[in-house]
Amino acid sequence: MDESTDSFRQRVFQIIAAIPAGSITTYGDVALLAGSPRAARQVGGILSRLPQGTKLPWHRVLNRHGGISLPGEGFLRQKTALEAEGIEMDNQGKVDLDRYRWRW
DNA sequence: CTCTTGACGAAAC
DNA sequence: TGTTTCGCCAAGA
Repeated sequence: MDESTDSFRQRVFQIIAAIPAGSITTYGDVALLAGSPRAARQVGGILSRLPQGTKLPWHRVLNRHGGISLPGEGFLRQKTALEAEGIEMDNQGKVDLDRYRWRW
């Protein structure tokens, strides 16, 4: 498919690809930027089906509370990826949104 | 067309 | 306060 194909998923890809290293955003913000403010759930659905080895920085997307929504081992993989960029989580597994939130 | 599925979020308990 | 319920909507079957 050519990359100009317009769909919610394509827009989500572009938006997430634009998140700078060391910053994070939320499912809700991605949905908002993609033009569908209440489709945060769909954003998660899209990320859950990313192919292995994707270059998309999916780990920079967190939930409304700055926490990781991924269950099980995914939690650790995302946490590790974030810490590798200098993003630290508190003892409750949440990042400081005021400090790391991506402003566009 | 209907029906299901969710890496969500806000409201209601 | 923490936990549960309910509304949301893109995509695929």
